[in-house]
Parts: sequence; structure tokens; C-alpha cells
Amino acid sequence: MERELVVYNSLSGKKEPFVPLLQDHVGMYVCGPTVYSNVHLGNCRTFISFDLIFRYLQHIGYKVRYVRNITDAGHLENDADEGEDRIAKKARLESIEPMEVVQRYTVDFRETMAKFNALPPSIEPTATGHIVEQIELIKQILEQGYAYEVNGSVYFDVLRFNKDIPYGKLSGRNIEELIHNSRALDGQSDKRNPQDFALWKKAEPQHIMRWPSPWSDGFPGWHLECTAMSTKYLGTQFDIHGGGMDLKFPHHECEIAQAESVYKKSPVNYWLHANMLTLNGKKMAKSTGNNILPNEMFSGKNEIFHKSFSPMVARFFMLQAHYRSIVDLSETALVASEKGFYRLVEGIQKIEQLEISESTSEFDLKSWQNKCYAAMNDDFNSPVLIAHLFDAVKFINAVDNGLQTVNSTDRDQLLKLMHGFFNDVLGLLTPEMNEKRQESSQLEGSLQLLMELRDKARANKDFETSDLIRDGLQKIKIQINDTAAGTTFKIN
RNA sequence: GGCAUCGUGGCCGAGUGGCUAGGCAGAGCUCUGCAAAAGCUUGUACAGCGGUUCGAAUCCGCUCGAUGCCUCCA
Repeated sequence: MERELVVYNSLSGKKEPFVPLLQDHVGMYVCGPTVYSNVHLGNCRTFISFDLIFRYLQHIGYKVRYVRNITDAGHLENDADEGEDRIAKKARLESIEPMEVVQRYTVDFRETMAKFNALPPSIEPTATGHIVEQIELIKQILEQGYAYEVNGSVYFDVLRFNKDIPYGKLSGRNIEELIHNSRALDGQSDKRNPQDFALWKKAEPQHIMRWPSPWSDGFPGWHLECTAMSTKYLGTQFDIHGGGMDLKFPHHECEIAQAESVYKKSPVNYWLHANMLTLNGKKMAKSTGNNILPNEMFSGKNEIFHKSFSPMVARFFMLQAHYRSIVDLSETALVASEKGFYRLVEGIQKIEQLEISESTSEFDLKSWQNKCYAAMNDDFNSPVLIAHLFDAVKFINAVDNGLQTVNSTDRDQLLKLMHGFFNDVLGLLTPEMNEKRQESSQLEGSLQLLMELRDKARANKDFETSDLIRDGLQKIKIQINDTAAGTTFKIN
């Protein structure tokens, strides 16, 4: 059941059996965020997708080194390689140090990912922490003859590179196409060809973010940092490189070119791309304003939704779609996921209290388990895994209602498996539904008293009073449940 | 304009050349003083038009539509 993993490799456009370079070890690099503003939900989806992949690889026994960078320099306004560094621009606008911008949004990013219960990567390197490595890499590319210097800036020579090693294999483009379809960009450029990209940019005199280099005081190009840091921590050839679909071209294509120009071999065996999260049918992006911040969704303070959604509900919603599918965020879809999520949670919480019987269970646990693993082994198909979890909940409810039976071995095993899939693999936390109750013993006591009063009224057939209590509590989001075993309440 | 991806029942969303996920909503039922909650039962959909095939929603072609990339973007 394990280690039969098949992954979709963007490089080949096919699903391929996953075989790491080193048995039992996986090296995985994922392009992280540019920390110039709050991370938005679209960004989060990518990192949640790779969190699922990271978790599953570990779950099936791989020792994974997961490297995800923080881009804190070098990301220009546009790819004419002319604009201002994004961090520097933000700093200028807010009259603060660039590193304050970086710090603020790095903290925001980490806090947000923690709310989504995304595991921290093994290494989280920053671009500014690896200037030396990047300068070294530029030197090597220059030595190989695939880059040129102009006025203190260094550019990668795509046409020259393409003569020796084909450029565009990841995105399925060829140079002729790119040349013919390049849009004319305003402004003069030092570049020989529009396809070339910056490895090092000379800083203007007023530019704060600058480091010395053999060519000028300046800063590194965006594509370079990922090559420098991935090879530093994972080697010149590693297993998985991930990122958002939108980075496939040009960013990842450029990474391949940079690495191949020096190391003469394909840097990455499996390229994995997570698809976009859309809002109102359009891609979410900071630059277009079509976005919603995680905290705006958690708090409900936004113009888009009428209610709030918790991080776990949002995570569950995302995992109900496959990571390679586009998902459109909408209130109706989130509400549906929210209900389904709580159905699962409540099912799992019932397992321990299930009555056991001696007879064999009317549920083939082993084959169910195999189906769950088969789903995840098929390119991390979390929606199918979730469907299987719902099947298990149906069985749990059937036992709970006395319609089916479970023996103690199976019950324990089911509990273990459900926690394994729900908590460990999907990374979903079980909300402590009773926690709020325990938080306030006074509230608890008062409510208990109300329950007793209501029970008394009901016993006396004084339904006017009992309904008064019920409806009153309903208004403040306290749900009364009359069950055969007695009345309970749930604070929503 | 070029290159991709996609188009599934009321909604979301898997999957697949014949055995036709799952969730939400809706309907019916159980429970209940009535409700609510919870549980159970219930759904033959796959853009359009051709073609291949014993058989296609799944493969091929075309048309229409959507989205992404081609400029920074997860």
C-alpha cells in the first residue's frame, strides 16, 4: 500500500512512479512568498497543497528535507527587469526600512501558515542571506559564457544558452515562439534580447537595498535565488521542485536554464505545480486587487462573504479539490465544506464511544485502508481520500445507531487510521467543540440550570416556558438537542 | 495573436473506454410535545457537433465557452 506513489510531473506532462534519488530520502524545494505585503488566500493554497505533499511523503516513511525560501529582495516590479525592487518600493511608500517590510510580512506569513496548520519547512532560507552564493553562481554562469555584463548589471543570455541546451522544455515553449510573441516593452533596456533575464541588477544611487559585487553595488535577480538556495541545500540534482502554476514560466524555466548552464544536468526530477485559487472566477492576485486575506476570512470582516470561515474549514475546502485543479472560492461552496467538515469531525469523535461487539465488524477495514492509500498514492488525491473518510463516518454512525457492529480491534484500528489520515496526512485539526464549554464553568453551570428548568417545564407540559428557553438560547447561538438520553446543548 | 489547461447533476467537486466518488442543497423517513439537531434513504450528470469502437461522458477532430501563461504574481 505504501511506496506506490505516482506523481504528475509537469516536465513530462504525465503521471510517473515516484523514485527518489536516495532511497528513503526526499529533497523538495518550493518557491515561497515575496514578503512585501500580507499573504493572500491564493498564496496559501499553494503552500497548503505542498504541505499535504510534505505530510504524505513523511507519512509513508520518507525523510524529507523541505526547503521553502522567503523572497526578501530581487523581485522587480515587472519583468522588463527595469522596475523597482518590490520590497524597496513598499519601504519607500511606508517610509520604513526595507527589512522592516520583510520582517512584518514574514511574520504575517508564518503566523498565517500556522493557523492553517501547515508544517514549517525544514529550511526556510532568505534571498538576502544568500547573496554570496548568488554572486558565486553568477560568476560560474559568466564563466560558461551564458551571461553578459552591461553597465554593472548581468543578464542571462537565453539565445546563447539555447544553442547548446534547449530552453523552454518545462513550459513547452520554444525560442522562436518567444521571440515572435514578445511584446514591445517601453523603456530602454540593457538586455540584448527581450528573453534575457537579470542575474544581477545595478542599484540606482538612491536604492537602499544593495550589496557589493564584482559588477556593481546592486541586488540579485529573482530567478537566481531559487537556484542558489535549492542547490545549496538539496544538491545540484534533487527530487521535487514545486510552486504555483503561474511560476512555471518564466521563473521555473529560468531556474532550469541557470542550473543547466553550470551543472550540465537537469536540476529537478519531478516538477510539481499547484493550481490557482480563483475568486469570482478570476485568479487571486495582489497586483489586481482581486483577493481576500486569510484574516479577513477568519474574522468575517470582508466585503465578499456574509460569514466567517475558520482556517480548518478553509483548508478542508481546498483539500476537497485536487491540487492540480483550479478552485473557485465562493460562499456556497465554503458553507457546504463547513458542514461536511463538521460531519467528519463529529464522526471521528464518536469512534471512542462506540459500543463494541464480539462478532466480526461489518466493515472491511483493510480494504478501506488500502483504498485510502491508493487515493493518496495517485498523485496526492485528497478529494478521493476525503470521500473514503465519509464512507467510514457512515459506518461509524451505523454502529452508533445500532445498525452495524464493530469489534474492539477494528474500532481501535479505525480510530488510529482516521487520526492518521485526518490529522496527520490532511493536516486537519479537530476543533475542540466542547472546549468552549469547558472554558467557562460559570456559563456551563448556568446552562445546566436552564436545562433542568426546561426539563421540568417539559415534564409539566409547560411548553410555553420550555420553548421560551429554547428559542432564547437559539438566538445567542446555543443549540438545544433533545435526545432520547436527555437534553444537551452545543455552543456554536 | 501564440502556447497550455479545462468545460461533469440545483451548487461544489473526484473519476473513468463498459462495474456509473463524495460533500452541500432538495425530497421522504426515524426520533420528538412541537421544533431544531442528529441519523437513515433517495440523485444515471458529464458543453455542442462529427468520428473511432460491440460500447464513449471518458479516445480523435472541429465548434463554442472559461481560465492560466506569454509582463510581476502562489
